[in-house]
Amino acid sequence: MALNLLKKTALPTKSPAAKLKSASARVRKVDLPEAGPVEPVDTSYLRTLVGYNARRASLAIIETFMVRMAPYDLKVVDFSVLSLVAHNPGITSRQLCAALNVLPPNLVGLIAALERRGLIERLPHPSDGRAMGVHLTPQGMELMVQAEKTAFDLEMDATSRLTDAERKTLIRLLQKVYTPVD
Amino acid sequence: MALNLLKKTALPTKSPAAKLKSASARVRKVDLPEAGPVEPVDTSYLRTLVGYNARRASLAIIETFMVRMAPYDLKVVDFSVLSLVAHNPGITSRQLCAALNVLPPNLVGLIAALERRGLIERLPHPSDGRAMGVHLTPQGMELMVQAEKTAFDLEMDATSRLTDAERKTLIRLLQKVYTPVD
DNA sequence: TATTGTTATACTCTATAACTATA
DNA sequence: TATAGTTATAGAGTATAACAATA
Repeated sequence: MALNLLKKTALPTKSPAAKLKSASARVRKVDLPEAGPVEPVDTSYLRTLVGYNARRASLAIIETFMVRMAPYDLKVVDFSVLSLVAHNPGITSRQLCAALNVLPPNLVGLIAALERRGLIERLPHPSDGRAMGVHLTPQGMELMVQAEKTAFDLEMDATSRLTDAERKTLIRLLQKVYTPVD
Repeated sequence: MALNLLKKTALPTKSPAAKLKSASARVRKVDLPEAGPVEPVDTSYLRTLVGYNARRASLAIIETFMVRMAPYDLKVVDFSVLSLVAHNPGITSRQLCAALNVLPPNLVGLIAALERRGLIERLPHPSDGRAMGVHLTPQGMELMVQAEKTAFDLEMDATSRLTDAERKTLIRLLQKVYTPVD
């Protein structure tokens, strides 16, 4: 199985203004004082494990994602929330939690922050008085058009060593891994 | 890109004794009060992203890993450390940090715990008086023979929908994603 | 002067309990 | 009685600064 390898999925907290500049300079490899090279280690065993390779690949893409999405001040989870709202207008918090495996108490702050930024708005749910339907604001739609475009570009760059056919195969095989057997 | 989807990579903290029983019962889907079904959400856009699929696949395997490694009381990072030590006898903390992208201060506790359990021992480095070489104890070797066997089995189960050829292809494509372009 | 390993500590992320208001 | 959303808080994981011992 895998290990940590980058793990830190968040950029250092800075003021929104500061976040708009030099995104790549703020993304660290997380580890070591960037010092001299270390004698390399034999990782051949770990490389035989699907889990290890899947984790390394996903972290490599996430690292690229964080750099390229920094100008929009969107973390992975923010992008995921906005994207689900964009494609599921009126989605409830409950549904977002289920789809993203975020616990309800932890979604509250995310939603509140996106609402404060004017990217989403919450309207009374048409049939359930307890729930609120989440919608993108015009500003949120505008941002997501750009962000999804950036996500596509960044994915292409992060997987530039793959042919289109290979990328398609990779996605198909990954889905076979995480999709329940029926 | 991806999102959270399970994220929590640790089992609830319990006594070592309690950890030996009913491992699967202790692994939660993390989210929602396991309550009634929620109206499903359209995730078709996210599923077009390599990063999203890679993350979901890696988390699916990690979930299986946690369940099956619970009897050994090994988390992913513990297994990774022990595996690297097994295949690189005398490896230093510095090298482990570099290979696993764990910050030195955070490795200290991991190493100390494994040493307390009698799975590893640290000997003076032959040529560098500052460093310590990490080695498996006979007990650690014994555990890792079993743990690596379990890791292989669990990987096969977690990827049981793939043929041997597909699994090989998947690993090759994942490595193309995270391996630097030369 | 630089590096290994360490302590102390801050910050972020994830999880649990408990409450409210609606169903 | 059960569920959606919330608050408060505990706990795990990840980060930085600074230090002693050695190179």
